[in-house]
Amino acid sequence: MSIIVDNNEAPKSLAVALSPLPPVAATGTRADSVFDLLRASIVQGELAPGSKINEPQLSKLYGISRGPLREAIRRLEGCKLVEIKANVGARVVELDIQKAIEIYEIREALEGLACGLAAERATATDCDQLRALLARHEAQIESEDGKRYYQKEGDLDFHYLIVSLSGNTRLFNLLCDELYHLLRLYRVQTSSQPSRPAQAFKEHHRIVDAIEERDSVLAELLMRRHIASAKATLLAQLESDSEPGLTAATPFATPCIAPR
Amino acid sequence: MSIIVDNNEAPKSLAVALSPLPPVAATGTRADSVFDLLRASIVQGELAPGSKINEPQLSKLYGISRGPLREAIRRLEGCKLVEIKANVGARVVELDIQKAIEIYEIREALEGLACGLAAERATATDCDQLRALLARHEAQIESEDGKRYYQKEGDLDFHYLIVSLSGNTRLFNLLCDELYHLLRLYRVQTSSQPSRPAQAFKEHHRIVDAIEERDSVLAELLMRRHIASAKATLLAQLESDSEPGLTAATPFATPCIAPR
DNA sequence: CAGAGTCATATTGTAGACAATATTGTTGAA
DNA sequence: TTCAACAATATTGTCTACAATATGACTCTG
Repeated sequence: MSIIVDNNEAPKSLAVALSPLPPVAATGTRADSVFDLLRASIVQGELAPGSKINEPQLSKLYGISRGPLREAIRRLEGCKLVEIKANVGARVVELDIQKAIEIYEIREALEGLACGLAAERATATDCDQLRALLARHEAQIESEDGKRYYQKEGDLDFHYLIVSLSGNTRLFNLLCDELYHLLRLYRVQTSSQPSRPAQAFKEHHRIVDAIEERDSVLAELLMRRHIASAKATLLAQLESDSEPGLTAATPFATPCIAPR
Repeated sequence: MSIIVDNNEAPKSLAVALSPLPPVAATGTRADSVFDLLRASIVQGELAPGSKINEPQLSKLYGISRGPLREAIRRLEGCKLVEIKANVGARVVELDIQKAIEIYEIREALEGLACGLAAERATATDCDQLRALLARHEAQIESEDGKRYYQKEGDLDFHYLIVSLSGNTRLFNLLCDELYHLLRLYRVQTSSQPSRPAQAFKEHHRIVDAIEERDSVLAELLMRRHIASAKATLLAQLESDSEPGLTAATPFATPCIAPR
């Protein structure tokens, strides 16, 4: 019943079945629903990086016409999840190592800001929430297969909460609606392992300490370091992956600066 | 020959003539052209903040159908220049004081990052460019009516150059393609005066000094301070404007957290 | 055999018409 | 007079069809 979508040309194409339709689509327009579906498909890797977004194909798959589909694609472009060339079409982004570095640089600055603001504004209740979240994470780390969970999603929970405590709505949108999706995509593309969960957990604790003490400067510093460490780990892993001689198809392709 | 567009309802509406059409539209799709035109109209205040984006009206004005127009509007939404509610339509954003603060907080973090990176990466030629730009600005400050120019556009020239020297493409897009347009819009909405040009000029010089000395930490610090000062000046001006008792229609309206 | 040119095909861009929803104005009753 | 329900209108959301462009295959020539 599911339709195979293999709109690719390079050997990297791994055919993938996309979830076929909004169950009942809930509220909002079709364009909104399809936007959500497409974003999920891209972020989860169902739509291969670099693969072409074929409008007739997708519109048939989702059972909608090309109009709303195109609007959804324009919004994906705004999230930097696809790149559009006029008269040629849209392709799912391929995150090379350069782009990853750029994203982490930005993330470091913005989450540092968020963490500093959170330290200024967090209430006692907020801090309790943070502690509770950390406790849950600790439990998951101790259970063996929790390790995967922690780095993959639970880690982002923590960052989501901090950013929301910053009280800066635009910052929240920027990080949670855009950058984090790219991070997820990146993790899928590189199939990055759950690295250093114990270390990350310690760092999280120190960050919460700083927030509780209303030490915004320290909170910002610790968060920036925390993310810098994650970046370093990722890059080290990448280099060790690619040096041994092009093992698995490296996910880093063309430098690709979109002209539009 | 120009068509009057007054698609508003509140007393704040000041009727405005929009530039009617792409001259020859150059390259790219109609949606791209209209996107550029609409963005310019919004940023320059020709399309009043809070005014409704009427699709049939605009499509007639620009001589295109609603399809490409809607795609352009979706991209504007991505830039946060309009807010869309399903089945209701798009409106030009109204920047309240809260939003301005949020933007400046983000800008401080991101331009601080950019400036630090620029200090690490700028070549001697790059530094020459910066000095040349400052020299031009100095000349313009000395000529009396240059003061307006400096704060309004010349100031952004400097920041553009720094950001481009950072070498971080995504950061450049984020700041120059999105945030700076919002800043411009904000300046128009508040009709902000060219504040403290001499002081800003000094700060620019010190920033270039730091970049030339490859002192990335200092460069970041100085840039963050520079923007924090600009924010403080703006906020002070705003408070003194709004306190005397609702003089001119205050541009700050509803808090407005868009749900989508 | 290599390469350039040409043609057929597929895909994107655009237009116009219709359906669904929200908004506005009117009418009626309390 | 005020409020609520309803009807008329306008606007948004969507679909289908067509035009413009790019892509790929084929042929022809050197």
